[in-house]
Amino acid sequence: MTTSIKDVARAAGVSPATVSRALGKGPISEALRAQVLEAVRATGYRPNLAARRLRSQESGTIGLILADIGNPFFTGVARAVEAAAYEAGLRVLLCNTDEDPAREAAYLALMQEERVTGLILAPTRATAERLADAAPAMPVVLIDRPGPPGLFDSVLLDNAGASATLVDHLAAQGYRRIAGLFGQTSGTGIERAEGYRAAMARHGLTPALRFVLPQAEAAEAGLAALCQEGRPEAMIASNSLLLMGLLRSARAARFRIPADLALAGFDNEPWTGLVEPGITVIEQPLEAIGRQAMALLLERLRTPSAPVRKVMLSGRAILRGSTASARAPHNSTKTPPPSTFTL
Amino acid sequence: MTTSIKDVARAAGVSPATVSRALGKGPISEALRAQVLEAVRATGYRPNLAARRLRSQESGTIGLILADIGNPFFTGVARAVEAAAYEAGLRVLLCNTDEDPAREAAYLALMQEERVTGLILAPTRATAERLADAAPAMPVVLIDRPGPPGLFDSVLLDNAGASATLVDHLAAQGYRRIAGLFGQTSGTGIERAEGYRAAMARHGLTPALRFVLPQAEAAEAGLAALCQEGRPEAMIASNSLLLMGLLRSARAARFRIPADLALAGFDNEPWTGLVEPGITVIEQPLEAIGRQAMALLLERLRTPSAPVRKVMLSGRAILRGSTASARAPHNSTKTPPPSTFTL
DNA sequence: GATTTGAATGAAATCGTTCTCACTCGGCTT
DNA sequence: AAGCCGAGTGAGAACGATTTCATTCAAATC
Repeated sequence: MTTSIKDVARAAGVSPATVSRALGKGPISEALRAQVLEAVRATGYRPNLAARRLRSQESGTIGLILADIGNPFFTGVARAVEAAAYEAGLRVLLCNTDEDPAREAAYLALMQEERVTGLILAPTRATAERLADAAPAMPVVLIDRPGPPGLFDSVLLDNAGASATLVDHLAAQGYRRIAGLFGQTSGTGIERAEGYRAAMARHGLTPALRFVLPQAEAAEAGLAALCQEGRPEAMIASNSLLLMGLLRSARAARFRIPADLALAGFDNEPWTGLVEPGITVIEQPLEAIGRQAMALLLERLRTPSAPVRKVMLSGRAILRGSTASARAPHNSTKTPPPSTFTL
Repeated sequence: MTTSIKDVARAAGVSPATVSRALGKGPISEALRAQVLEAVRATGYRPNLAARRLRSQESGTIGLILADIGNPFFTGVARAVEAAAYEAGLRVLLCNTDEDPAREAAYLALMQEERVTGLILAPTRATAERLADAAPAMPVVLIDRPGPPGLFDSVLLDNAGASATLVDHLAAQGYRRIAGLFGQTSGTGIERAEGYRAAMARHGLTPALRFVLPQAEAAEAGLAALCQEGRPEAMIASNSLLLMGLLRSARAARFRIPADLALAGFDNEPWTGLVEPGITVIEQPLEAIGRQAMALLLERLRTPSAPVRKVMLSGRAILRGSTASARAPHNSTKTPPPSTFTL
């Protein structure tokens, strides 16, 4: 039995309404406010959020449904969302789906039951499609992954542009047989694959690509399959797990990097700069993505009827030794200092 | 205006009580249950969790307060906790404090207001001390970091033993000037430092250690400070961020590893096996820690008066090239296949 | 056939807040 | 001096579910 507002009211010798006013907003004399605050301290009273939410009909909470809490991309975004939410006086309910559409559905239902104010979501392809028919009752902002066109506000990386940058860079370095490994569960993988295809075509090169589960283990099989079609000179991975899998497989096969196989991918995770040679990657603006998503959500709450907005953010290419020139093979294993440029 | 249980009742031609019974447990005829379920589907009704919690006086939720969501150790534990909670029919409210005692306090207050059923907490030293006086109203299980002795159930790594293992290993490899860098915000850093001190003493070696903020940048200054006292032959870092900082600093100073400086640390993160040479680490049993914490919490809820339990789990040493023998300097840069053994 | 039993259902209380409404009581205006 | 106003306060309704209690009705018992 915890202490309720009535206990505080009794202790302070006032009515429950007065206690509520003292703690929240509302006209109250300074004397009584102090008296109530003292009673709160004395009783150790903590308001019951369930009751508050029920009565005031607002949760003060937004939902954040992510595909993989173990992926630094998502934890980075989550941090930014939480910071922005906190500044807006909102709490964040964080859920992790592990790319499982069933868990996504369960969490979407939960969000309805929690009556969250709004929702930020990184959907799998399966859920993204279902979203068109069964739209949640509250405003939704999609991040990282596209949804049904024109229905939801979204914050996305310029995936096609990012892929093109990598292809352009590899082509400029003299690579021609450039293969790609893309995640199959997310729309992001599709977009990056499309960008890759387009860029390859632009260079007059033949694309060679595979869609696989976004797991390091799947990369091994993907690499093997692509090698059967003729050994590639360079490879692009559409996320950091695949990239890591590629690196492991390449090492196991005793490929020298970049002499035997150049590597490039997405997400500037710490390890990509620590291995020898460093891996060329597209760095995503995690902080900006999270804050932009929160900003879109807040504006949508303010003006529900505003037109749907899609914000595309550019990544930043971080060039490292793993894509050093194929024409002038390096004779030192030292990684060159990384150079960066914006898309 | 969302649909409530009354709307469903009206649609099904029954009373709200019957709807409640159809959805939950309680005696109800199959015919009516089907009728109600149909009405639920038709109206798109989702129960209001705030109302349910208020009335039933239980949140069905446990709180999980972590120091750093960006640290793979904590995300690993969080996964396990969530999985175990799900199996027990509980939800998880995940909060990230970024090692900030003020945010910890705020989240502790929030947990009270949410009336969570129980709490799993990785406290900073500041909060761990305060916990003795201001104990939360619900059961608490501490993980990763010690609290006031004998007051709370806890799941900890055998930190002293793990440090000793590293020191023993380094000493066996012929290193004598072994320095240590430990995080200052957590009790874990203290325990690992104590284990290091004891092991050094046992080997008749002079300890040289620093406590720093658990950030990669702080490691640089720490290394410099320790080098001034005479250059160490080997270094131990008490967490992966510090370890990464050490590696960066060592490379910047052009130290060869392990010839100029051997390195060892905690947490078997992917990058520790990818860099050349691989880094020797203590791997923590993330899954076991999370599940054990959840198990302790559930038992505490069942029998509140049971004696306080402290579970210590052993880590597993993963030996890699970064601690190769100092006596027989390796002439190949290839990492030896990692060997592992349990403490 | 009357009475007991028990399952199925509905009416209404309840959880802890917030908020509307009515009321009181000084200080102003005219 | 009578009326008005506005600030401060309390009484009580309401939020949406669960749960207790009473009621109904059919089957089972004697």
